[in-house]
Amino acid sequence: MIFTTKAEYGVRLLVELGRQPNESPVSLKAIAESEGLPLAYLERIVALLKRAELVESTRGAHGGYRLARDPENVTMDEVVLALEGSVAPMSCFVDETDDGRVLCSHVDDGEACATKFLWLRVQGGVTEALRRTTLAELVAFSAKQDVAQTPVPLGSALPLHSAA
Amino acid sequence: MIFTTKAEYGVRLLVELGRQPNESPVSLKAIAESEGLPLAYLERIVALLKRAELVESTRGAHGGYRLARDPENVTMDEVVLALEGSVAPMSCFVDETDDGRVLCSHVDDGEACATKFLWLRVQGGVTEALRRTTLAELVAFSAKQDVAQTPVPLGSALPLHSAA
DNA sequence: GCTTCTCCTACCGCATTGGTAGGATTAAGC
DNA sequence: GCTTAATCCTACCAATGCGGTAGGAGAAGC
Repeated sequence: MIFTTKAEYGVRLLVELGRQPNESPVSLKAIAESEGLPLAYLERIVALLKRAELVESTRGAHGGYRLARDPENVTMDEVVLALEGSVAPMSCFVDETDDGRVLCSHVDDGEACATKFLWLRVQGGVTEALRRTTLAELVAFSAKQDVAQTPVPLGSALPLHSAA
Repeated sequence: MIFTTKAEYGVRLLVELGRQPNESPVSLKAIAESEGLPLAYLERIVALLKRAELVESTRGAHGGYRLARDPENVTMDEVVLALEGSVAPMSCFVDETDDGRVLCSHVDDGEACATKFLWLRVQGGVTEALRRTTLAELVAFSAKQDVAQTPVPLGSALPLHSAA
């Protein structure tokens, strides 16, 4: 069981936005270069964050993205939900009812299977871990990493994945 | 983020074995028919459980599988670990070191990323939820479901997925 | 020796993931 | 008003992994 890179890249993007001191928007290109991520792919990811009203955008030259809220009020469960579409440990959980609640297909035939009992517990553990982690916490963590090493101001490209 | 059917089917198989009153082994065919699962696929799944010494097998006619331990002493974290190979929320966690510990690839380049901090928390939530759930608990749960409806002795085929 | 099992390995269709390409729209700066 | 820099949008594509199948070889009861 695994999250996709959407969650990874999306969270990194939000952390990068949270590290910006002022209110001026940051272009995706700057973030892509700073994190070493493909720009075109990031565009699709940030669209998910915008649809969930986690970021705001301004178009045109000198445009970009900024956080829509204070990082303290952004919990990771809504972030991951926006990025991955669902936080479900089993595929049958994804089939949702109309109001968005998860629904195990096994319930349909009147059979409350023991595995559903287990996956619900797992799902609870995941969402709880996500909910008690705020974006502000991650931003502070990454800032701490910076002073331990060298500060990395935006603009100086430091690829993470693709070795230079 | 999602578990595969290996975990689903494997846990169901163990629950079915745990429901057996006596010590005589149960054939995979009986379980496959009872749960409505493909036999050939179950064979590969039960091999994982046997390799992890969670089940024992006797070959030949009237052979089959039985639990290697008491259900009280079987926790779901080792079950899922045996079935899925790892309990990792992010793909970079799967690359293991030689002693089996998870290792985020970002650590290699001296960068302790904020996302790793998050995924470790998620992983902790998952493994904790799995560890505090025993097979005995799931067996008891499924038994309770039975008295609420009609008891389903093994042998009477009741397909779950493929509607008859 | 037939049948009923476990066991092993190779194969295959399909969906999803991660990523690319190309362009349309918007706005700032000159 | 033109250029430029940025968001937006959609179609496309290769690779991977998942769920499942096929076909058999060995083991043990009857």
